[in-house]
Amino acid sequence: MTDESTDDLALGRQICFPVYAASNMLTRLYRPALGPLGLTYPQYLVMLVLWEEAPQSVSSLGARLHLDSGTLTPLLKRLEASGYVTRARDAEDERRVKVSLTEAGAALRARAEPIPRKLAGDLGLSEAEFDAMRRSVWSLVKALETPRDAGLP
Amino acid sequence: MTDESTDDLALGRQICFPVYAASNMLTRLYRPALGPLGLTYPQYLVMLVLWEEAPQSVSSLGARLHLDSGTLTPLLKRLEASGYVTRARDAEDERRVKVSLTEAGAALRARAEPIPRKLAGDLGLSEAEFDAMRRSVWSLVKALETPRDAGLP
DNA sequence: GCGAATTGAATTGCACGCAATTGGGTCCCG
DNA sequence: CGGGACCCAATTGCGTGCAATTCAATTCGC
Repeated sequence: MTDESTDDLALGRQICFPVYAASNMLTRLYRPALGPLGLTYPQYLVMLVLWEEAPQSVSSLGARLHLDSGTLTPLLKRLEASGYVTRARDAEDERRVKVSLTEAGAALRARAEPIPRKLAGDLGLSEAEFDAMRRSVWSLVKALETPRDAGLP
Repeated sequence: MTDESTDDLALGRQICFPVYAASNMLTRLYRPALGPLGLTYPQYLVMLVLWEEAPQSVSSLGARLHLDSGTLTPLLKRLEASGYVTRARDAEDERRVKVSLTEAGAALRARAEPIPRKLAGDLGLSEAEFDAMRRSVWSLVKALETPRDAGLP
């Protein structure tokens, strides 16, 4: 019915769909590795950010991950319930909430360390292919960070 | 604290994260365009598949979009409530549910037609960059479709 | 300084995603 | 042809995502 090579609405011509599908598939791929650590995939991403720098405010986590407080607040409460982080109002500015790593949260890093290499291997890509793909997807994020909604000057 | 260039857990070295971030950002990008049509982004993807071929079973939609019935059933009920599809048991095999386009669902295609080109333009990428990126992300999906869970010889 | 605008997090409501389970329908094998 | 294995959709429960709203804390304007 539709012509794959010319129809703008063909699923195979979209860029949004493969990104969406790959995101879901990666979440599924990570689940078995993260389950034993007591983390979901978004929680794992939050921990990656905290392992780079802690404590951090909710909003700085959100800026890094492109998530807002509506998503992060309940997620951080679960991480707190799991014993990996603590949440406390910042004495300097009572509006902010500082998210800190607990001992267990910091220790978890060692158990997470082998995950990226192992799962990257599961993709069956060469080092070069992997790097090219990573660069490509990051540049898509960059493009999406620069809104062109209203048209430039 | 962490060294961006050598630490496997650095956010900037992941491939999973930019895919995740881009997926969320694309959903946000599409929202203003899809809202007037009464569609969410996942509903739009279902409509793309149905515009290529209808009717289809729930499972064939799921195979195409990498989604299962737990996600699709309530989504399709909402599309049905919106008047864009109908759901009916297949007389040939009562286990299957055939999802068909209504008149309104088929007509919606015309209103959706300008969306891909418009939003692709919002990315501010050249045709060549866009094509390279699309190819790259599709090949990631391909890699993810080939499970290597158990380790090869 | 003092009220208004702004900011930061939390809350609410809705729509996914998916594992796990349920239950009816079909196929297969003896 | 009878029963068990398998298949398909629906349901349940939980954890995101996000718009919209709320509320407290801070900053800005004058």
